[in-house]
Order: sequence, then structure tokens, then C-alpha cells
Amino acid sequence: MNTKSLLIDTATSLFQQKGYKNVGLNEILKACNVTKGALYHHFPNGKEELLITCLQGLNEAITTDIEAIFNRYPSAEDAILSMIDKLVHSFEQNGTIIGYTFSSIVSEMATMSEPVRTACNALYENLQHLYCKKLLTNGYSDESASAMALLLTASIEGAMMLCLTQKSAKPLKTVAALLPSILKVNN
Amino acid sequence: MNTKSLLIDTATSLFQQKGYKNVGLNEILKACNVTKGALYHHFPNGKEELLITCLQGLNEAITTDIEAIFNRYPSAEDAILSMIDKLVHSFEQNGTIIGYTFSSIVSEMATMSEPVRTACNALYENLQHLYCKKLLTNGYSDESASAMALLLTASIEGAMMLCLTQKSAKPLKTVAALLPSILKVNN
DNA sequence: GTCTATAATATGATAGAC
DNA sequence: GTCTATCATATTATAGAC
Repeated sequence: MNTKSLLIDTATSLFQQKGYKNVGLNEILKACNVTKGALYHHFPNGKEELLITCLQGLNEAITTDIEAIFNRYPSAEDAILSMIDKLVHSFEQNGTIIGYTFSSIVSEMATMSEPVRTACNALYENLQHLYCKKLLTNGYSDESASAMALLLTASIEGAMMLCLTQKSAKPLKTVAALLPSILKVNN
Repeated sequence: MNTKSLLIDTATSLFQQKGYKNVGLNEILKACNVTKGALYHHFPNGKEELLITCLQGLNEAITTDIEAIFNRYPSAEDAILSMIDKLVHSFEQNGTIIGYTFSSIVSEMATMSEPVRTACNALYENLQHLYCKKLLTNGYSDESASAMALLLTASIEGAMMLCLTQKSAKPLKTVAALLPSILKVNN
């Protein structure tokens, strides 16, 4: 893998786990054995530019991943439950946030940097768009699909935060257990 | 107000708005005209001790506040909607997180400091306990009340993050609009 | 209990050789 | 494109006078 991709991959993982400010450039550089000179060659605007590139990469990766899952399950309920299940497993394996959540970055940076806020917003909008599309194929109306997509995004992200504070995947599982009846309500 | 309370109030507000790492000691000190010597007299263990004290104070303030709202509305639905409404208004007025959300702190610190994680966890558990109690008086079973309390906590906290990235209170309003039917599902 | 001055360190960023 | 050495600054924390 080339240096730039290596930097992005390493930084993405660290940012997701520990947030933005908690990860120093030196930590990223050491983790992937790249020097400061190389980093500033690829990202002239430094750390923040690296973060935004990470968020954009994450956006593409998440889209690919979720679309693959959604294509396997015709039913929106099955599809979403399978997606959460994947989230639960990765949390239980790694003990940290990986995958479709980036709450650490959002809540830390949304009020601090406008370009980062925009990148985070694009990510959430894409996520909601994917959910929305799936719900529409399952007979939801335009407005109830979009409202439900927002609720899904919010409750999954919120549950992830509870998982972090509880050091347990239980909150995510509880939300998953409630979803079937909630999904039926608005359809 | 005495110096210690002043420090706690100022720091609580700044931490909620900008997170932990984004707020330097100097910023807190300057905002309330207190010197470093005074801070370290009251909080010998420095910034992290101050944060934990803030979280504990927040816990009490939130309990008082929510209990007051809940006492005004016998119906769980009315009570929770009124609570969210208060959140919406304070977001629209201030443009930042104030009140019952502390996602910035949680997601930033849960993986970094065990004492802070514990304090955040206590906060969420208290929140869920309050919701749970209210739902129980409205005829929910033990288990469906506790599951619903978790969903409420997660979806409100998640919606707050979407409000931050969208710079709009709409996500919180959408969640509020969906709540009535969701609350009916499990009761 | 509060003040100022200072320490020790870590941060992001830059310059210039190769 | 990558390296090392260095800079300027901000961070938390401490010491000691009052």
C-alpha cells in the first residue's frame, strides 16, 4: 500500500477510536512508520485535512458495506437488523467504535471546524439516504421513510455511545430488539 | 457565588459546548476570572477532577429539572415531549448543546479515562432510571419500560448529534414527532 | 484562599538536505 | 517523495510569595 493510503487507514482507525484531539500526529506517524515530512507532503494543510480525507473515505466504505448488506436482504427489517448485528459483533471483538459510527469525531469537532462539520453532515446524510431508499422499496411513504431513516441513524448512533459508556454491546442489542415493532408502526 | 462553584459552572458550560480537549484550562480561568492557583487549590488533581465534578453536578441538575417536568405531566408521552421541546428551544436559542446532552464529553473521553467513563455512565443510568419510572406509572411492564427508556436516551442523544452537524433542531423535532406512535407500540 | 512566575512537556507545523 | 532537525506555541501542572 502507498504512503498516503496507509496514513488515511491508520488515522481513520485511530480517530474513530479516540476522537480527533486525543490522537496526536506523532501517534499516527509512529503507528504506520511514516515521517512528518511525508505526511505534510500528502496533506499540506496538516491534521485537519487528513481528518476530512478520512471522513470522505469512510463515507465511501460505509456506502459499499451497507449496500452489500441491503442487497442480500429484500426486507428492510432483516437488512437493518443484519447491519446492527455486524456493528454488535465488531464492537464485541474490538471493544471500540469501528464501522458506521463516528460520534467521537462529530461531537468533538462539529462546533469547532466548519469544514469538518460539513464532512460529518455528508456522512450522516448519506447514511440516512441509504436507509431511506431501502424503506421506500418496502412500501413506506416518502415522508415516513425519511423520518424513520433519521430515527434509525439517531438511535443507532446514540446506542453506540451508550455501549461505550457501559463497555457492553447491550444497548445496541436492545435497540435492535425494539426495531421490528417500531418499523411496523409507520408502515 | 464562591470560586469553586463559579469554576464548576463555567467549566460545565464550556465542556458541554466544545468537549473536553477543546477547552484549555486557561480558557476556563479567563472566562470566570479565576487564577491557576485557585483552581489547583480546589481541584488538586487538575482538569480531569474538575470535569468529573462537573458531570456529577450536571447529574443532579438534570434530575431536578426532569423531575419537575415529569411532575407536571401525568402522561409519559406529554412529559417526554415537553422535555424534548425544552431541549429544542435551548438548542435554537444557543446553537449548542446545553441541558441533558453531553455527547461531546462521552464520546471523547469514554475510551480515554476510566473515571470519566464511570461518571458519564452514572449520568446515562440516572436518565434512563427517570424515564423508566415515568413509564412504569403509565402501565408499562418492567422490561418494556427499561427497553423504551434506553431507546429514548439513545435516540435523543443521537438526534442531538444530528442537530449539531445540521446546525438545525429539525432532527430532534422529527424524533419527537415519531415518539407518540413508538411509545404506544410497547404499551 | 489567591496570586504570579515558571517548569516540563506535547502539540502542530516548517525548512532544507537528500 | 521522504528524511531529520527545529520552531513556535499551547498544554497541564507546580512552587513559593502574600
